Amino acid sequence: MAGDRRTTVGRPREFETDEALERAMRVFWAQGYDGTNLTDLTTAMGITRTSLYAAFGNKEALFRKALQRYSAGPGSYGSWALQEPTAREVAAAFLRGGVETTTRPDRPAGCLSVQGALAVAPQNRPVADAVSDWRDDARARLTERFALARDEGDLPASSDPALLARYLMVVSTGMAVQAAGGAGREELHRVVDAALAAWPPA
Amino acid sequence: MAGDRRTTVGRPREFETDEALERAMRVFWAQGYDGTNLTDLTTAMGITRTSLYAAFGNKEALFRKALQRYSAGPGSYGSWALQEPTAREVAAAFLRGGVETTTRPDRPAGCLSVQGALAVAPQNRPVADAVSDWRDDARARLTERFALARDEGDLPASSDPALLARYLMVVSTGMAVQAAGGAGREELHRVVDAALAAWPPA
DNA sequence: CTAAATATGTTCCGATCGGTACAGAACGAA
DNA sequence: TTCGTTCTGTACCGATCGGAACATATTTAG
Repeated sequence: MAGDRRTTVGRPREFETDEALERAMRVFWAQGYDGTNLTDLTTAMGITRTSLYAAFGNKEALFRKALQRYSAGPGSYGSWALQEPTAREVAAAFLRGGVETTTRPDRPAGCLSVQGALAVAPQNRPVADAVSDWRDDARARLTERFALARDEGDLPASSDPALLARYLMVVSTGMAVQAAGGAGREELHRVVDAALAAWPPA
Repeated sequence: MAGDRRTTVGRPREFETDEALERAMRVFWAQGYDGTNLTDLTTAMGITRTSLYAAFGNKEALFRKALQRYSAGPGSYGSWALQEPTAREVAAAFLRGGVETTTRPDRPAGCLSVQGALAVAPQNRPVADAVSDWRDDARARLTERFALARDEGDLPASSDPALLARYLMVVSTGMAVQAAGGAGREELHRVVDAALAAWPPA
């Protein structure tokens, strides 16, 4: 919305919007919304306050754009997992993808949706709600996928798609918390193995 | 440390330390550490800034005392669960207790260790570390308990106590995140059922 | 009664917060 | 050139933060 060049009139921008947004996303990812101040952002992005406001609106709008970028980038494993052929493979891909994303050494630990805004100041409640809604949306999409799987016989007729989706979200967010606390990927992969033992047979 | 009466000399305190700490704990629980300011605390506790500092030290010391109180009060289900006779019952009690604690209508949703300090400002890093250490300690105690269960034949000899403990922590913290986002206890109890399906047979 | 000790309420401090005013710099159009 | 437009950098704003200064009130010890 605010980051697009309208015309070619005026002084050209001296930084790349994409690169700046990528850097902002990583700062939010590592430090959370409340834990990040404008100086942290402008330093990481290599631009001034004024440029930040002109290009992205304000701190909250920048965070929302960073969240979108996270969803399309590091968090895209959620979408990929939905394309796996069987429910068990969807579940496995979802959990494995979460482990990989939250434990890469070249990226902040944990999940942006957990790190970013679980605990925020009351005046920043809309930010927390946005992230919570994002998790709810992911859960809804998993639910749809598992309902389809049940119709296809990929899951037992007695299984509960909404329950399975919530279970996956619980394990996923729980692992994100663990990763933020320093858990390694080998340990978390074993957790995934344990979690999948609860999965209904095909 | 700072809350104990040394002697009976001087003007007596006009508030109950226990009651004030209980109220402070609930504010931190609901709003997180960074999201709570001194005015929130003094209003809820019914005391002045000066009294707060005299009785509890400072904001961080008060939070640590609130965390201790949480561990001994609402979070005590973790200790109780360890006393169950079998590993499966320990696991069930741990998860059920977590659900009950994080979804009671008369208390803040979620877990203080998740709500309180997952995302904090860099200068408040010690606070985040304290909560992370608290979770690690809980996991260590679960590990010990499951090692004992394995020695007693309560768990298969091939089972991994550390893995089972981490799995429980993952599910538990994941459910806390869900509860903070509005998930109801019925839904979470079904998640516990699903999670326990992964548990090794006795 | 006096002195020491502790608690209280008011007031203020320096630092930091997110956000902006303003002037100058770099462009295209005329 | 000159103007309108857009970006950049500095300097600053009011609000809020955690924390402390200070005077006052209330207790016990002597």
